[in-house]
Parts: sequence; C-alpha cells; structure tokens
Amino acid sequence: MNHLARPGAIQAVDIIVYPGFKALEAIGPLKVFDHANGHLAARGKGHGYQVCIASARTGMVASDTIMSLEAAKQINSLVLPDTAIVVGAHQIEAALLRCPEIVAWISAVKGRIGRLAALCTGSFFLAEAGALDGKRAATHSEAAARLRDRYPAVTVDAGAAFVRADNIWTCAGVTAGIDLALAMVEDDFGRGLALEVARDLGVCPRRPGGQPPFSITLSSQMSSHPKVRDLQDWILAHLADDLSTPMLAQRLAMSERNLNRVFQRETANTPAEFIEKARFELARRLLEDGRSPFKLVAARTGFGTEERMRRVFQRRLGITPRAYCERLAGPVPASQA
DNA sequence: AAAGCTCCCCGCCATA
DNA sequence: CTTATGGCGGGGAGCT
Repeated sequence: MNHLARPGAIQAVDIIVYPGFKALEAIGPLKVFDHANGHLAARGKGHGYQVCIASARTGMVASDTIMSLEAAKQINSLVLPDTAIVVGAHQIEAALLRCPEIVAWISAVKGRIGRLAALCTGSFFLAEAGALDGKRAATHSEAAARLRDRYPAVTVDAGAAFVRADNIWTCAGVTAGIDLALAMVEDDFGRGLALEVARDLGVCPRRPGGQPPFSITLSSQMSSHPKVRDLQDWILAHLADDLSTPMLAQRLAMSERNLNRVFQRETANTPAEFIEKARFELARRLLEDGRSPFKLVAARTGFGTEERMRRVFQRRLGITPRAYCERLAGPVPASQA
C-alpha cells in the first residue's frame, strides 16, 4: 500500500505541466513540499524534497491564467523521480491530444515509479495511459462522468476527495490536491510535519468527527454512509480492543458477508484493511510523538504484540518500527534496544 | 522451522 | 426485472 522504501531520504518530486494546466492546482502541492523543506531544514535535517517542474519540453509553459511556469526538466523514462504529479486542465480532452508525450511517458513508467499522482482532471492522463485500469480513482466532480464513460476499466469514485490505489493517487480538486500532497509528506516524514505544513498554509485536513486528529490518508477514507461512518468512528475509538469481523457485523446488525460488501463499497477497504491502516497510523504517531516503549505502543494500537506490529511495519513500509524511529527522530533510547 | 490452524474475504447462488 | 442481503464453502494470508 505505502510505496515508501526510504523514509527520511531525499524524495524527488516532478510536477508535470503542459500548456493550459491549472496554475492553482500546481502551486498548492508545490508549496506543501516547500514548507516541508523549510521545517526539515529548521530541524537540521536538510532538504526532504527536490521538486522539479517537468514537461514534454523544457522552457516556459503557459497556464490557464496570466502566469507561466518554467519546466526545468524534460520528462524522461530513464531518470525517474520518486513521485510524479500530473496537473489537471480545463480542456482536458484537448490537452490529451496535444500532449501524447506525457501519456506515453506515464505508460512507460507507471509500473516502476514510487508514486504516481494526478490532480483533478490530470487523472485523464493516467487513465489514457492505462495506469488506472481496474483501479479506483477520483477526479474533478464535473469531469467524473466523462472519465467514467471514456475509460470503463476505471472505477470512478465521484464522491471521494482523494483516492490512493496502490501507488496511484488521484484527487478531486484544488484543496484535495493539497491534502494529497500533505498525505505524501505524512507518509514520508510523519504526521507531525504534515500538520505543521497544514498550519502554515492555513488548511485543515478533514478529520473523523470527535476523534483526536487522525491521519490525513485515513481521513480521506471515511465514508459518508451513516452506518459505515459510525462504525469507522467506533473502530477508531476502540483500536486497542479486539475487532473481529463477526463482531463488527453484529454491531451493524448485518451479516458478515454484507458488512464486507457494504464496507468496501463505501470505503474501498475491507474492514480488516481499514483497521490495520488505522492501527498502523496510530502506531506511527505514537512512535513519532513520545518515547513509549514499543510494547506499550503495540498494546495501545491493538496490534497486541511487538511481533505483529513489526510485521505490519515491515509489510507496509519495508522497515521495522525501530528503523522508522531512528530515521524520523534520531536514535532510539537504550531502554528500547 | 514447519505444519497446522484461524480468520478474513470472496465467488456463487438463494432469497426477499 | 433490479437491487440489497444472507448463507455456504474454499482459498489464502498470517499467526502459533
């Protein structure tokens, strides 16, 4: 799910533009990464993101308003960034025709790139390149129907603010694009940094109601369906408890079979996936914030044992909890060694 | 370390 | 007819 292999390392991010791109969309994520770099520098950790404006050709690229951006980099399937973000445009179908190089590039790199994201109608580029086949995706609400009609293999979620499907991220609009970038920062450098950046920019990531502020990614996966939403809230408030599917089904007074179906339709997660993500995010946060012993973190998150927690970190991040702490917050105290 | 076990999930079909 | 739900059995991942 998370692509992340090297937390704390430099992340190369290419923001891909083309004539007529939406300036406002491009700038939001760009500033998110800027601010993240600022905070990291202040912490003495150097720059975290190396952001490039990229296009089919280098040089000035006109946006949808009076400003232009200079593409310093030409897209190139040999030198890949860790993350590529394709910006949207108003006349997206026309843009597709005008920029076959971008489609070809996505097509060539979609399986090899760490994170591939599209803002708003930028999702048409991903879809055209086949990167969204069989996957869920979000796009601008006015364009959702067109995306669905044009690419039947894509599961278009018209209600979602942003969607993560494996290494492919898509989002609905400008603010969702900022949330998407914040979620990337959260993945790479932790929730604390993401929230600092959100505060800088004066944006407030959506949160599950009533709960302490939770992961930005998780917030994007809250359903609007009342029963499912209640269940999600309840799960988040009871992570440390035993959360078996039969019990959850009983809470909603429906069969286990139906819970699976409804939950997935509403959240694009199986119940167990959602629970694991929630536990994982909470564990990350506890590990980042305090100096709780791993054993306590394992208990409070509901993983139960350090061993189980370790395996989840291994699977989702490719590193152990200890390595995660070390890379984010410096050495772990000897008491946990 | 390996084998068995448990739990989650899903395809398929029945039912309302 | 379509749509929502439930039951059954199997496959597979992860746990002990």
